[in-house]
Amino acid sequence: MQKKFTIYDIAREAGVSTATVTRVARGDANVKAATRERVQQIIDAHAYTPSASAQQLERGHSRTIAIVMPGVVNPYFNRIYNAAYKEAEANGYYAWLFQIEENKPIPRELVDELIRRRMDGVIFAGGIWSTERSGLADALARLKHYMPVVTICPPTMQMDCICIYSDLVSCSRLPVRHLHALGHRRIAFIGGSMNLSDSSKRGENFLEELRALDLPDDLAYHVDSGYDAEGGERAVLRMLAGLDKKRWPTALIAFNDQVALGAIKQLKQMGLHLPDDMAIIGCDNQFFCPYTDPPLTSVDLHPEEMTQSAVRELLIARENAANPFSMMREATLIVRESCGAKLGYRKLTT
Amino acid sequence: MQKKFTIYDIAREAGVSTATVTRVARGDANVKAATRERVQQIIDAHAYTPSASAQQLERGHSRTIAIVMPGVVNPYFNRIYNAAYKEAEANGYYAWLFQIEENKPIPRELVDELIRRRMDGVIFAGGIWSTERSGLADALARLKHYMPVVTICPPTMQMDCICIYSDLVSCSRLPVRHLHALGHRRIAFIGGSMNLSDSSKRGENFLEELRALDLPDDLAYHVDSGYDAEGGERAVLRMLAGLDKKRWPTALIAFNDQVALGAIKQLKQMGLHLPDDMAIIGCDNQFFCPYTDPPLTSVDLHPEEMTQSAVRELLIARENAANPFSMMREATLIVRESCGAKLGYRKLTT
DNA sequence: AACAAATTTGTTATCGGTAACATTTCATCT
DNA sequence: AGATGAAATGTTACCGATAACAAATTTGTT
Repeated sequence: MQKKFTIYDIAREAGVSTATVTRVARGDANVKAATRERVQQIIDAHAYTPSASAQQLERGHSRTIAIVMPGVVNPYFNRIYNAAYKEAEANGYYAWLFQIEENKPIPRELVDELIRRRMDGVIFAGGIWSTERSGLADALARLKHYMPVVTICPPTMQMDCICIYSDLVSCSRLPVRHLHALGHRRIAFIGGSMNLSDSSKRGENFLEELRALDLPDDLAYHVDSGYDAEGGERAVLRMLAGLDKKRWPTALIAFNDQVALGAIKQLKQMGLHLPDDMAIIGCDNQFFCPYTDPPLTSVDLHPEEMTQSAVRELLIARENAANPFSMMREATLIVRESCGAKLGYRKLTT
Repeated sequence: MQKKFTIYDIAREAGVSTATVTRVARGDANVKAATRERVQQIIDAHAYTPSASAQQLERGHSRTIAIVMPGVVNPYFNRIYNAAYKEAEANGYYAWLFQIEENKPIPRELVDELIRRRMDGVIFAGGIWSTERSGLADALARLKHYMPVVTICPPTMQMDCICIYSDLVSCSRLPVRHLHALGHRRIAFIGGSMNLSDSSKRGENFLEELRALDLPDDLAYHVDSGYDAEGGERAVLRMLAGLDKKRWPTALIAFNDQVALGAIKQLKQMGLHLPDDMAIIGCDNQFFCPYTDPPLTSVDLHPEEMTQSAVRELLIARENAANPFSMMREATLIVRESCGAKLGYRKLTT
């Protein structure tokens, strides 16, 4: 590994002071053209790049924002990450992803690390299921002393920071109403975690929507699944096995598209024909939705737009700390053919 | 934003020198128990965390490795990223993803940034299609002066660094042989970019495999597609439209699983029945493969394993710079039902 | 008690760059 | 020519932590 050139090396070789080198390197105007050229040449010749740590140390910030999320495997988080990276880049910042584990408390060391590294801001993103047990509130409380924080998740608690989140009411309402309008009465929900103390908001909302339309809110129509396709398979199997065929639901709302994917497979394996025997709606409008068979109707939570706002608000908050506020983004139903509504691409909004 | 506590603040308050504070903070043994306790208490009380920039400046490194890739949307890269993050973490490092654009030269500023930030190593990952036009060689040449570099991509050029890559021969051979064994003779390849100067190695290998088995290597059986599902749809349409029905291939090998996904949709739309009328094989063994209809046989390139090795070699190279070497990982065929071989989960290796 | 040895603690230069301030250079004007 | 002010350049303290080295304190020994 070659020793890096420092500003002193350049200064010595150019026969100027380090101040002049800085001026040239940073494009300051107050340098004679001849000097500038000479210094620049030496900078180029040695490919000198000022050390970020030295700059950070002096300036106290890093032009970097952190994104703290449970990884990018889940396409929903993948989209959030991507949008954050792009928006940060567009504003001259770098985005850095730090992974946390779902359902586990946010490690103290991670919070320390973010402070240590002088992050210019943090975005937390998570599903409802991950905000309550995660000790998010504690982590935020500490972080907020040092940097602006924006969360992308339902504000189920006193987070007291800027919070941008999906409207989980419309997220339940849209699919339920859509199915209701198509004549369905027995509608089931696959996913969430009804039995956990941090019971899924999604599940509750779903039941409320059913009641509002006088539809049966039978508990048998609500089974847990994980958040992946395999969970969807198991959930369908479990639900239908426990029900007399006459009481089978005619429509399924899945927690997300992966769960729907598994459900579809299981339903087909049981000999059902989709969408005639069973309608199904997913969530997240993932890339594969148009390619399932039948193409999957899905709720789009618009993670990209929310993330874009999140990054922007974060950067604004750096400038002039405003009071925390919340912002809710309505969901959109992307209608495909998995409910029998072969209307092409009609969008419903609430 | 609250002013951060520095080592001087702690030292003053504890009535000791900064050296002692450092000793306590870093767990140095040579401190009297009483002193240690008193200092530690003050450290805890103020939640003092040493500034990473100051440490980096002094130490000259950052305990961070960079991963440079075209994003994490593509599940293949997603898996690489994930594996890298995990492996780095397991070794006490942080991983930081920097995105580059496919088919564009690696920006000079990015390389500078990696040097500036004193990355402890870089991993480059890309498909064959991205290594040649990217100016990777130039970027590597510059970076190699400053930090160890490992690439995860086929060594098509004189990269002269540690290079871990998938065996693209087995990647073509496995599906071709599998289909041949099932009696297929007219086998087509969807994807790659036959016409570009950096013609896809995958395409070439595919043709070679066909010839080796005396199968027709008709150019009509090789059409470009993008790298996504939509490209797959278009590719199938274009290929079949240009062929007399009698000359239609009986099997398709797709560049990746997304392309296969699109192809499946298009084939079904044309009234074909899978796998009877057309067998299809994807690549990357993505999470949705078991859930397509029929479940998609796919080639697994084992990105996780390759990445794990990449990170390890990177960290070893930091210690004692070894000579560059290459390491090839064989692919594996994951047999599902999209070729009619309903054998459950038989694996073929070369 | 006196001294050596071991332990604990403090002093200070350093990492690389920045910016406020001081100084020098140079052109302009009377 | 000498004064004036603007432009160019240099000097230096500082950002926060570290480690080599020096100094002080404690402990042990006779």
